[in-house]
Amino acid sequence: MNIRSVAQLAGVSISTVSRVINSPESVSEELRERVRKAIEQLGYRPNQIARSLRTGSTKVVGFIIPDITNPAFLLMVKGAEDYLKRKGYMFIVCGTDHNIEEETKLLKTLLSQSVEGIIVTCSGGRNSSFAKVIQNSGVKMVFMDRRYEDIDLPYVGVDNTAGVEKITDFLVKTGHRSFAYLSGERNTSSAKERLRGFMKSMKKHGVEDYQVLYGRFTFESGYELTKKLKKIPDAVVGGNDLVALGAIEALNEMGYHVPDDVSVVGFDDMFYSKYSKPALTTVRQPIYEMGYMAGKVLWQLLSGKNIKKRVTILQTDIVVRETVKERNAPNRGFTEKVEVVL
Amino acid sequence: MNIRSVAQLAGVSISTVSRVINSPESVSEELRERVRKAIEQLGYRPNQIARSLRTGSTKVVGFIIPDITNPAFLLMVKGAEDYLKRKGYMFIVCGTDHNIEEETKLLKTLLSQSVEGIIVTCSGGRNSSFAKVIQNSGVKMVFMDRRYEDIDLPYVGVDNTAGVEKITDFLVKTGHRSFAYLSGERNTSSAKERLRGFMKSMKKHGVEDYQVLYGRFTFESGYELTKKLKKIPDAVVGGNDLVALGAIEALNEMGYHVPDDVSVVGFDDMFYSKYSKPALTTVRQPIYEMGYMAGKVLWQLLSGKNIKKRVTILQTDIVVRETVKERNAPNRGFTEKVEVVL
DNA sequence: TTGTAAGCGTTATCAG
DNA sequence: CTGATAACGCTTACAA
Repeated sequence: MNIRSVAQLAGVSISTVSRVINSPESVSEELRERVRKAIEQLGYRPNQIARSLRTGSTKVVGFIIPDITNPAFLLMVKGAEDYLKRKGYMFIVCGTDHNIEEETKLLKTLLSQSVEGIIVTCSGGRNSSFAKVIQNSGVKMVFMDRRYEDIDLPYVGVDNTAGVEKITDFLVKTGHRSFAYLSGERNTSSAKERLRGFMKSMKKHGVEDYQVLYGRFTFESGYELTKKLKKIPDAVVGGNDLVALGAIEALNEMGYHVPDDVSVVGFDDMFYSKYSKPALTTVRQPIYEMGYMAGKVLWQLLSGKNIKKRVTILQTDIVVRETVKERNAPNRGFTEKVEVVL
Repeated sequence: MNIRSVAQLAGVSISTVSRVINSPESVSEELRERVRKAIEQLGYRPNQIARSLRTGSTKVVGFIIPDITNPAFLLMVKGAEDYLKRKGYMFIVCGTDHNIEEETKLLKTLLSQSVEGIIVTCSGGRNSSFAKVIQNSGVKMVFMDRRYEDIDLPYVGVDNTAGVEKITDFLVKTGHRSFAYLSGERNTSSAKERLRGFMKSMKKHGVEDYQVLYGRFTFESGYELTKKLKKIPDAVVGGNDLVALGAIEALNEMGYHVPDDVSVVGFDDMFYSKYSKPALTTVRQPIYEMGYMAGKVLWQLLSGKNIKKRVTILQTDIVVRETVKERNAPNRGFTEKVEVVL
């Protein structure tokens, strides 16, 4: 059942059927009606594949994200979809499982599927074959949340540095004097930016009593890193909420009470953080909005407009809940800087 | 840059290039090498669109799920993808936002995108236009987790009834005498099946002191329904983990301690439940496995095999954590059955 | 306003 | 083993 059957049933040529579908106003009312009846009767739907082949426009955009199971990434995706679906686009979303090779492979697959645009949240700190693959492929691309710094593509992200700096400043202001920063994957752009924010705050306030530990962006990593702490500081800053929650768990096991003995903060304000006990003080990222913006930027690219702003940075908010307690801790005299890599 | 450019560069016909790609063994070693060099040199990748148009096989399967942001649905999707990607399939996943009309619309869109198969997790209890749309479309379909009972399609799900029955039995055995069941969307197949499990347990043990309240599958719903409870029972059974967690929050606010005053159980064993305070006792569903099975069933359909088992039901486990306390409560003499609809 | 026909990039059939 | 050519279903000049 194709355009030919419709034409036959309606007693017109296939071009007329095509016109009824694509520019009805250019067809006489009589034929238009006849064709519509035929379409209805047969339950005809145009074959998008053929259409794409002919027009060169697939109306499909692809997403590449590190983990298809992580709600934060999917909220971004939803933001972008909500913008782009009004423009008539369909979506293919692929997860790399944080694997660079998979990322390259998916990129190739999407390209041969002729997607018109791709929104990428990077899986690693570098991907050496990335540039080569997209080179003169004609796809429009945007980085979302994370980017490869050596690749010049529009980027929509969040001010990670300012976010962590802000919440660390808040800790200093509320009387904390010693700190530990629990980082996520140290090669990712977001981990680097966040750590930078922490360091800026330390410098700015002349704090020397801090530790930096590297692990992953997971609950388990937060838990393990905390157990490796050389001493328990006044405040623990998690690379994200999961890490912070893991830290709280470890702290509890070690007999420390949060926030009475130690304050803990995170980054993300993920769905569950407000329900955790005690509710987590953290940095809220405009995740959905970030995706929405990325969708918008891609749309501009897609419609041939010039992008004036190659980089769009969204700001964050501190959300104060129950894991930070105002204190006036004595300096415990720990000034050594430590790095532990998990 | 297409198959023609490759042919030209290699000095062969386009059929030879096509053969090198699709059945290399049928081409002489010499030409094969020449063509491969040319492909390499140009960075050529076959146009899937054209290929699909010609062969009629797109190698794409679609997913329709109620909420693209819910990790549980995405874990199912991942299960199915993990199975199907080894067979060379790509994926389009669409979320309906629990909206039936959107569901129908997406179905149509997927069909005109010529996906070969669709895995559906239903958004409602009924969708009147569903059957009409897929009628003689030729797509292979499978229901996953939830189904429309009036539509005869293969179904892969979980034994909701047995799961809730099991955990309610457990509550009875541990000395609980009065109960409240907090249901999710009452028209969905899973909500119905779960409630049935609760009722079976009540009947079986001759318990008459129970309340059933209807709301949604959300934290907020659990919270609100709990506040509407006519009396506080020994145990609250949540329609899922979110509902249970909401119930705990409300209970705490109302001055009851879980599990000392009231026991609470959920259903799902979602990611966060093990970290909640106190850690939630719940029913573990084999979510990933369910998706994997659905992928397998769809694959059988796709490869033209006969499906012997139209219905595949996976079993659940109870996971006992900290929200249930063994007790020997006196019957508080509440025998009235109440229904509250949110 | 309508129809004819070319062509999008492949694969498949058929000769050679 | 290789090449010419038709066809997949559609859109779009161009002609009528």
